[in-house]
Amino acid sequence: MPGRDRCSDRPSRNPANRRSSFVDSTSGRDYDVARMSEESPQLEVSESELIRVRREKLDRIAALGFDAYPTTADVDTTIAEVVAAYAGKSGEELEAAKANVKIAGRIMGIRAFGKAAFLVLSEKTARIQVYCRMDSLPEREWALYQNLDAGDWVEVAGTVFRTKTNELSIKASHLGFLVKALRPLPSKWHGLTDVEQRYRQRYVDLIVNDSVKATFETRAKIVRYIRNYFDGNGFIEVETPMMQPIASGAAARPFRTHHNALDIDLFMRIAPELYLKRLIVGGLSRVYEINRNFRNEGISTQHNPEFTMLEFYEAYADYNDLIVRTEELFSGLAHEVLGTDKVQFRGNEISFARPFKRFTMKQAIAEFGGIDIRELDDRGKLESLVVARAKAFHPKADGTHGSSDTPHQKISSMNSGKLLAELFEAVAEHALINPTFITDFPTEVSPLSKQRHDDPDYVERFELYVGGMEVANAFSELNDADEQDRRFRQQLGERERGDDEAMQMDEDYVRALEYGMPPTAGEGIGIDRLTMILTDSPSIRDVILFPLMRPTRE
RNA sequence: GGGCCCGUAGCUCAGUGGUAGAGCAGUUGGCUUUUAACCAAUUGGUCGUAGGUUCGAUCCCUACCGGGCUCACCA
Repeated sequence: MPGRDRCSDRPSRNPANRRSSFVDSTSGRDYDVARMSEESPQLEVSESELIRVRREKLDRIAALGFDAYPTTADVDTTIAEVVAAYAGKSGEELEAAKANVKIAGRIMGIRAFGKAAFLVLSEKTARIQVYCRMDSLPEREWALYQNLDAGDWVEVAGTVFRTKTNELSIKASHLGFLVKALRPLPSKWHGLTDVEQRYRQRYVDLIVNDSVKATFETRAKIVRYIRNYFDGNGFIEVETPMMQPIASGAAARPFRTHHNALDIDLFMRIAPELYLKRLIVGGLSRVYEINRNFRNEGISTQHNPEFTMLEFYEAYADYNDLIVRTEELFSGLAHEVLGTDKVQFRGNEISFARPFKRFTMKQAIAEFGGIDIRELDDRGKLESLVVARAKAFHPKADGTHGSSDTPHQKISSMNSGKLLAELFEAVAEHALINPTFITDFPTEVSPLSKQRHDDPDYVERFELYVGGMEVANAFSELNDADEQDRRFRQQLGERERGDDEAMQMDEDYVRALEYGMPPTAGEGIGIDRLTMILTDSPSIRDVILFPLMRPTRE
């Protein structure tokens, strides 16, 4: 484990080392080998012994005349293509065909027999076995084989055949050297399970855990499908600022940064929303963006400080149109990625068959909370329900509370819409496993949404829940500049009452609306959570290549 | 930030108040169709860090570092 300042991560003092310094892969710092050795002569034994042996092998390989760091590899196909082309062929058919191939890959395992050996070569998620015989290779290349280790990269030329145990293999007539793995691979059988090392050193995780490669290939497939979908439906992909003078468009705490030349503070964006709608004002009509948002909040299995959102905006549409579009997108995506409507997620089967279920927020609270829906219209009853149901307001075990407010004061300072949303999250959210639209959000928690004409206390908005997580949020966009200004000011009031995540006023956005935004509906979809569901990953860190980790110290 | 749990060889894991073991990997020898190849021998560890208790700590206590789950916050 890299973070433990373990002696074995340190370089060897062995004079055979040709380098005077060495980059520790976990910290990126240069260590001076001689200095390290003086400071901690005891700390250099174990892994550096393994590394020293491999360095000596590399020296021997170089002495045999191989370039230690060649610039190219001589290949004419990939392992995956060889497997695809010949997996269906019998030994006799391969014998007759005598197909010659040139491949490259990383050695994942070596089974040696004295004057012959099997190498398992891996490239991406494909593997093939290579059979090397002393009498079938040039002498120099057999000597190369004798200095190879698991983890090294090699090129191989040879004929495709089947062994007598029927394993598709390549009989090597040429073995070439590409690069040495100076560090040993984790156990070939148990792989790498330590989650800390898996996230910190994802490169090792990718080498030994094929399912990780598969997860990120699926993620790429998801993003590609979404891009194709929107490109094919008349949307244009845009990129809007990640660094913003005002972080608005969502309720969240931002990261702060600074631009030196302008000497101004900036915020990393918490949402692209207000910029994308400026583009609708500008007449682009259908836009989408797939990019990172940054929120300076807690980390959990469902939250990473930077995460990827799809947001799209469609003129001349309302939130009902987006319900249809969302069902179309999700079910199409499930078929593309999984080949079926159904996916296993955390032991539950989830079906993306259309149509998805729907509840209003109040219906969902009544249904999953066992609460009489009429009580939700009574402020007093609503408060006591929140006190009873929302764990958020229970005092801590030590008798203190998270904020200076007592729980009851905090609740009494919240507006009724916020109370309703709190109650929904407490009783219903976790129960929404199959895709479910929740509609009829309170206006008070939806400062950018258009009100329902039949009831201005509620807005034309839905969120889509899957696997107990919110994965999409959409609404008919508020395009009344005066009303938007009023809503922003209401948010400022919430902020003054202690809600430090209330939305920031963006006056230029109001100004943009004054130029006229056509009727528009917009939606945000969390790509990471969607990927979790489609790959059955229990943590968001499993679908982010390099999740944020606390840096390790010396 | 709170609660619970974890940190022992390169990897995966046992283990004990008397300064540590296994499998795989590595090394050496044998083996020219194996499949976690096999057989034989063998190297490798200030048991996360720092204090404390103790005759003695890897084990018990405290703090710290890092991580996981969970609650809070949030998407």
